[in-house]
Amino acid sequence: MQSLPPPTTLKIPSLSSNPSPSLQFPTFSTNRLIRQINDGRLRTAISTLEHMVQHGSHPDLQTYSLFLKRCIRTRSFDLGRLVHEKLTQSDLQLDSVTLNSLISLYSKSGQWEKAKSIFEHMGNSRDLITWSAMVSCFANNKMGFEALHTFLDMIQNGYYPNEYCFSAAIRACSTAEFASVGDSIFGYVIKTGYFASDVCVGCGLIDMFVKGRGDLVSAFEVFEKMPERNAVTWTLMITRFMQFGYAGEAIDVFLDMILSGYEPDRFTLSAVISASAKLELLSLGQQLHSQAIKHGLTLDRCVGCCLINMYAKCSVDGSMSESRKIFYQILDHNVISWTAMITGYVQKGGYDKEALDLFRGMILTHVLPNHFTFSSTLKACANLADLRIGEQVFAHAVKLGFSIVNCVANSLISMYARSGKIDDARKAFDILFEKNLISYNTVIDAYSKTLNSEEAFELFNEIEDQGMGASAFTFASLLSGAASIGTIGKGEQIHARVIKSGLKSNQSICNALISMYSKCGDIDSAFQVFEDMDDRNVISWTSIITGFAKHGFATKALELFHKMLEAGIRPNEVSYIAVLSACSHVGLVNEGWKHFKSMYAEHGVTPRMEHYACMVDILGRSGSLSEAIQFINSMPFKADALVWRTFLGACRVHDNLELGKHAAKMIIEQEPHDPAAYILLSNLYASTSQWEEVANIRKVMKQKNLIKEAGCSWVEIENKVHKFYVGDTSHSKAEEIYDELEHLSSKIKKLGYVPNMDFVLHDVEEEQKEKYLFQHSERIAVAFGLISISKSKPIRVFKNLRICGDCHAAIKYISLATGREIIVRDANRFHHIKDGRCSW
DNA sequence: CTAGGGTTAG
Repeated sequence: MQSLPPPTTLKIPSLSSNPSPSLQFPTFSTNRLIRQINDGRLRTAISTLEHMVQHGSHPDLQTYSLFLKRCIRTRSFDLGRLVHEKLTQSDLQLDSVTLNSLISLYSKSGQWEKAKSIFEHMGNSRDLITWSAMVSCFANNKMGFEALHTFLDMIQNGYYPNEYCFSAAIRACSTAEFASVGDSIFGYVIKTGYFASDVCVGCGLIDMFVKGRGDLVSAFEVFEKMPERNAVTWTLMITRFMQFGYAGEAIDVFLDMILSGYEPDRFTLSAVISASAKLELLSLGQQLHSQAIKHGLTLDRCVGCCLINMYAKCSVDGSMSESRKIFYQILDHNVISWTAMITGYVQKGGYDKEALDLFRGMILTHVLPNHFTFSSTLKACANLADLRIGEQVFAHAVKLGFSIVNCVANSLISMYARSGKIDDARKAFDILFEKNLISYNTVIDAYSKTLNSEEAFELFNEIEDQGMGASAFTFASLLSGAASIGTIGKGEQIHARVIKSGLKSNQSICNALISMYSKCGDIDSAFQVFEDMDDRNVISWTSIITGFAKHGFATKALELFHKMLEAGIRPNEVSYIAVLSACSHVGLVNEGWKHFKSMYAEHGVTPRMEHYACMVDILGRSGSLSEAIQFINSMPFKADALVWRTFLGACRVHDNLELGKHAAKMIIEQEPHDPAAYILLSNLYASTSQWEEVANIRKVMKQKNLIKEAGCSWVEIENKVHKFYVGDTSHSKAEEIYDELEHLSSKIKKLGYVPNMDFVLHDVEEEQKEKYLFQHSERIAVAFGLISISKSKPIRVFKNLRICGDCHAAIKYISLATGREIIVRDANRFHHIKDGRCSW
């Protein structure tokens, strides 16, 4: 039996017994290094490596190679670069395996130049993997041409591409430019059988169709024909559907995936949670949340971001507590997770202060914001109307170089526009080097809202000149601008461009067209658009109902409301304002009550101030002033000025000075600086000839420096808007206009018109009064319309305030005397006046 | 040596 070796041989050699420690030390360290690499403790491994190198000993090439691969796999590129550095310092002769790893490292970290230089130095030692890695590198760095060139070069050098090369080459064809090359390669992979045998090739093909051509149909076909799929393939399809706006399809594919027995992972859940956020499917989102919990992914940053977004968009209670909870569970925050929470706050509405606090918190923790962050934060400043903070935030963006990124600059433009600083908005727009469609739309919308249709239209032309292609948003802004001024000529022009652009079936554009035609006085065309629509939503129905109600066709409005209910469309708050005002216009007290009572009971719409005002109008107009007062007193909240103004209007119609005075006081109490209330009270006194009281009110107004909004009327002739004030003589054709007025005056008096001096609110001589009446802006506009518009067309006049009662009567006579149709839009409604009669 | 992620302005 062999005896045991003497114990001394097992002794670890001491430094003193071994003069060359480096011979012993490295093996020991290399093993430790390998263990650290395999355990994924890469930072510790780097220290070990550095320590070894410092002692003049390098691990072997296999260990270096292992280290590199591990760095690539864990996407620790900066560590990978350190390993490369140490490798260069060693005397090791690099083999192709290591060099291939280095190409891959630089390919993935975006340093394609370095990868290329390694590739070029390799010369004859290149193998199939080297070529594949290089093709892949160019493809990853969006250099399709170079990738395909290398691919062909490889074939010419006698290599047969394998599945790796093919998937890289296919990825290189993911731009429209290389679509036909892609088709050839597609044919090639089918012939060689790689399509059937490799899932990565299939994934490449899916992206070739999606990214290169936006062709989701072909992509899905490829997906369905793949003989073999795994969780990554499923997730890719789900993600692409989601990213290209097909959230519903994404969810369908996900359900299929689950039914087919595949396990979703963080990527899958992220995509589907985003889809449920987009479609506002809270219960699906919640189910996915519990899936995430089941898979232990609640702390995952990526899933967390999607959940934050989903709860911000979908939670019904209006609170951000769910999103906030998720946010604080994430431990390793980065820009994206901070931004997701900031954006959630901003989109939810009402949390702009919290968003700004979070932005500050992010800066304090030294996380650098990106363009998304700035965009949302600026929006928060815009919501708070805080230009000072907004400009500070923007200055920060300038410092970090994000100020020229579109979404940041566009947020700045929007902030200025929404704060009424249209000139600053324009300046920010003008200095923006590369404007995109949203930049244009933002400024166009601002101009449309401030009734500057000239500028809006000019920018719209610029969009078309640059071949940018206006979007539904552009048209909707332009149309609402045209609607506010009532320029039907402009509106029709825009309609023509809508048709030319191929967007004529777009729902929001059609809705905007309905309101444009309706507000420009052409209810027939509005109805035409409505009837031609394939797909109507609650806004389409509400727009046309509002149109008919405002034009005095209440029966038609109510009929359409019933049709809407039959069509299964749920009415909203605005629908009920239209319905109730229709009832009030035709004096349908009972029907009004019926709708008011059923709006909440049957359709869950809680009446708000406007609805109460409509009811007050219904009751007041029918003469039940005391019932109206009772109704006001029974309201669940304090009646505001709108309600009292409505009531005051009824008091005026029914000549009830006492209740009217009470109403006026209530208005002035709530809006002490609104001149309109004083004017109403003054009118009430004037109509009962209490001139002393009228003078008193004027005096108070003067003391408070309240200036009544000047009444003005306008009419559009050949796309140009002509605006008139009372007694206006500034128009170039003023002489002709006044001749026409004179002429009309004598003509209608013969037909029986008697001027009603109640509407002259000055205490002046009767003859003088008549002259005032004839110089009201609406009458001047009508006269100008008569001499400028061809006889076959109706005259459409617009007034910023309510039409004067005497003018209303006079215009009825004018329509009789001239045989013309005159449509007047005042602050409240449309008057279709024809053959001496008004639609009201 | 190959395939899938999150946040964005009107």
